[in-house]
Amino acid sequence: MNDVELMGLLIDRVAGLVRSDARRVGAKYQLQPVQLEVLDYIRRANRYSDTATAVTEYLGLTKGTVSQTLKVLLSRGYIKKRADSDDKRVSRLKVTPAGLKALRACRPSPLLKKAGKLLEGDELETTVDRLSDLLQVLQETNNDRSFGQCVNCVHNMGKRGDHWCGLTREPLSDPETELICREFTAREQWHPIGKH
Amino acid sequence: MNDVELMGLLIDRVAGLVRSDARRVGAKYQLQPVQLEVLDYIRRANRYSDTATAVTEYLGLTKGTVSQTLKVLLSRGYIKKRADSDDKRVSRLKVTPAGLKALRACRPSPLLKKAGKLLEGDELETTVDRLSDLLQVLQETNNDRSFGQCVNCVHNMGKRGDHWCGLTREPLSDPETELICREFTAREQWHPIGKH
DNA sequence: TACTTTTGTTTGGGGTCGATACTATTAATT
DNA sequence: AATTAATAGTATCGACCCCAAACAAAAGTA
Repeated sequence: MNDVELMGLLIDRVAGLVRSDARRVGAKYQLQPVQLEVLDYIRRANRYSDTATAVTEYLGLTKGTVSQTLKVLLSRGYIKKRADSDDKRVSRLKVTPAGLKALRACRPSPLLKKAGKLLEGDELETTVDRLSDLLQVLQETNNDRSFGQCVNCVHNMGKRGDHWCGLTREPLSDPETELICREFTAREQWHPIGKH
Repeated sequence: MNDVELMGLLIDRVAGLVRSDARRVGAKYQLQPVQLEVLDYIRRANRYSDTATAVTEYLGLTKGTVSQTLKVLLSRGYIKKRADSDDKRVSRLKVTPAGLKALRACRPSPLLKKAGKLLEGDELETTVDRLSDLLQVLQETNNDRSFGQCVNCVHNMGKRGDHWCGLTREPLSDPETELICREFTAREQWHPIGKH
């Protein structure tokens, strides 16, 4: 068994256990694992990336599937939709307070929390680093679009307190630079998602 | 966002992409991601671990779900079942040549293969190491049962060419010590799955 | 013998997911 | 300006996932 096979195996298994745990805990809020992921994505998406299409690209599902999932989340009041001002085809998505509450209750799953405590020394940190790199590579391999924070994006100009996006030529607030963007293009040197 | 949240996020996302790719490639053989996982498990399970219950514990699903999945795999000729000689309740599972062929065609998924080539230096290796540790911890946290190879098991006695299991008091062939076992208990010092 | 536990199947229902067909709006072409 | 193509999103269908619950059969236990 070579390393790639092994890696695939481990990813599936780790994810499977986490997913099955997420299912258990999500049941209390009537939230499926995928719905939690959608919720989590929307919460962390910036203003260029809070649409159904972006969710579709990020999660690697078809738009039909995503549309259904969003419908459920809407009907349960976990997200809100508002029409885009420029483009009448698109809807902007936002997580409601109820959605945030559910999200915080379900994520990370109890299993992950417990496991996190058992990892020794810098194991947690290095694991996160490896996974970040891996995700980056997978996303680039997969859809030529990689999703990441403005902090690490080549399009991000300026400095702390005075950021702007070179692509849209719009200013970015400091908090905004920590959200994820579908137009993200990695810099040479970058920090893993969420590390800042 | 703390490291545990981040890790959960990364796991879900990495796995989601791999899973969606597995779905695409598996479609040619009418194999779902979960079915591939079951197939892969059975292939790598030793003679104490090739039952439906073991699959259930390994994958973290319910026995009903597993039973259904096995039924499909059986009907497609990807696995075979034979009655246990001692216990009339249990069936031993085995992957057929057709199953092996499908497995080899579908795993690892094209995405993983490509991504594996893009990882530089020892990145692949260290990623595997981190994931192995993580899986070990998750399994222990989850079901007090961790699945692993005899090579790394405290119950494994003797040396190369003359192994035996201290729990069942039965001899083990060299190849057998590389299969995974549900009675596995990790040694202090152990090698990641598949590294030998 | 009567009980409990373990192994596995079956059934029903809610949910996932891709494929396909469809509408509405915007962008591109001619 | 009119036509055509591309894009954002919805709706429906069918195959399948997954759990829960009820069940049967064998094994272990008191």
